[in-house]
Amino acid sequence: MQYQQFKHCGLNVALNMLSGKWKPIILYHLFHQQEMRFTELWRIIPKVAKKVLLEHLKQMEAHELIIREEKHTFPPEVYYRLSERGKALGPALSALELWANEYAADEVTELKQRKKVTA
Amino acid sequence: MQYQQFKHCGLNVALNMLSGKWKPIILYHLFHQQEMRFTELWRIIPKVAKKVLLEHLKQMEAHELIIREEKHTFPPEVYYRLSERGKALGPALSALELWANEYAADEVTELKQRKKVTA
DNA sequence: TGAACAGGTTACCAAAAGGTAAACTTCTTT
DNA sequence: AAAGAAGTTTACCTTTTGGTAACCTGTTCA
Repeated sequence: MQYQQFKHCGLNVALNMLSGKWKPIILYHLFHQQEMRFTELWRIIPKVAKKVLLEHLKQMEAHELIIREEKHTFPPEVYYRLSERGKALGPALSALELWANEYAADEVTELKQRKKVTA
Repeated sequence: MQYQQFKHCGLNVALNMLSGKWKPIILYHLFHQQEMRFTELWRIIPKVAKKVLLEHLKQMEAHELIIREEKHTFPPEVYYRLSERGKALGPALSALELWANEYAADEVTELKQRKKVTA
């Protein structure tokens, strides 16, 4: 067997930073759109509570995955975008996505259908 | 930017299957040792409660990441090993590990030190 | 007879994660 | 003066996750 080159320390650190119900979607959008405003994210993500979205963004900022930029215009505008550290996650996230589609395709399509039904 | 080839559905499925306090360690040991008995895992992982370890193993079995094999000897022996789906996670886990060591090295070493101190 | 062992269950509890709804701030627009 | 907008905070509640400790099952061995 190859691919045994992981220890659980690094893995734990990475998974901790990714754990949170809405973080995959947040990352997804930031990877595809460069930068987004708070309300834009809030509107685009199905049913997050403002408070929860904010908590997630704060955590991700604390983990230095994203960068928060506040423009002191009025009404204030706050932009979020990926940091270098965040961008560097790309390959790993692609690898997970690839695995899900190759080896857990049933669960993926199941999830998509559940979303169609409920949304 | 490259590496944008992920949607959040597959990513969600993958991260859900990996979420659980002790799953990284469990995977780590199964990747390195082929198969392990329940008690062996229980003893090797610092401070898991039997109940919790069992819950994690059951979830992973339900997700078809691992395979449970019971031998009806006495005292009974139960072996856990990776399924094909589980083994296929290797590259993605390596990628996460790699990322953690390259881009979040400080958190990784911090975690290692905390373990030394408390264990 | 009864302790010991491996794997598992039960009842019960504490902490963390996620959610709802309302209010606050600071300015602009009407 | 009143209403509105963007981002944030507060108080409160429910669900999920992780944890403790005792107990059960069958067989082997002293």
